[in-house]
Amino acid sequence: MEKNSKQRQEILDFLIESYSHPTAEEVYNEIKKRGSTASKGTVYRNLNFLSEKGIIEKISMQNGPDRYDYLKTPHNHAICVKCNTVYDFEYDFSPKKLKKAITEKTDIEEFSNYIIVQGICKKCLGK
Amino acid sequence: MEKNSKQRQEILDFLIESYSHPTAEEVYNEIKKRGSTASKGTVYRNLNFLSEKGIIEKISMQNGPDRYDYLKTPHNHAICVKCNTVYDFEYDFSPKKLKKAITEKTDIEEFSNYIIVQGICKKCLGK
DNA sequence: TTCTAAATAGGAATTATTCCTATTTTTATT
DNA sequence: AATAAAAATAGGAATAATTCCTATTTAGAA
Repeated sequence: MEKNSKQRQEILDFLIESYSHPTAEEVYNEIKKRGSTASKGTVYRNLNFLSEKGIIEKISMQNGPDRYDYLKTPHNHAICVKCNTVYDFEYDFSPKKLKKAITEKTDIEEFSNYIIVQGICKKCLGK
Repeated sequence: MEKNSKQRQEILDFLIESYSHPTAEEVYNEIKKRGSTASKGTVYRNLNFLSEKGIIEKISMQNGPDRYDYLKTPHNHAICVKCNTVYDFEYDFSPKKLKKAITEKTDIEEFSNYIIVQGICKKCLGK
């Protein structure tokens, strides 16, 4: 049976109050600053654990380390592939139609109700 | 000025005829098998080069190495986060509405017209 | 043909993440 | 409150994926 460790709670608490889609490293640094005894291995293990439970979302980036997000309300992510900023946005993707398209064309049976869009943000466009 | 090397062409040629969303490692092995002199560094450099030019798409996975795809026709990707299979599917995401939602809520100005959906496929559901 | 920028080969280095194992903690049970 | 067992941790080693480095080669313009 699953146990609720202090470290796991500290990690989740930080994500719940964070709006910055932090990396594992950033989660580690921040909770350490607050006095947590968690090791880096523990941070990674719990971020994976919480992702697999569907409690948080793991965002795989084109560049750089993965990022993590607690979805207070359902939303999608638009990622700048230049500066790696992750923006939140809401959009109704007509779940029924989308589900139909996916189940007709693929073997994916269960999927998240958020999507990922990749692009380039304002401040990176000129570069 | 940009030069069209034999190695770059071999990498692109393989992706054009491939339907399997290969990893860099797989691209490397396959072109080597066909007699290419390309080194692994060259494969990575060119996959990034071609992605940045928008000629191919880099697919960042939740687990395991990145995958690459040449988009013969526009399509989206549904990824099984258990077995890492990448499925293609077509779907009309009402580009105008989507664009409105994204530009209103984020600083993303230019974005790809494909999306990524993550889920679990049939054969992984029971596990 | 010559010149120069661009690209490569091959290996070292780095980054991100997972794995390992002895120790500690949580929770259920007494 | 003490005990036991499973779960989780700490901390560092190991691995995986990718980038970086530099001497050499190549493509293509002049």
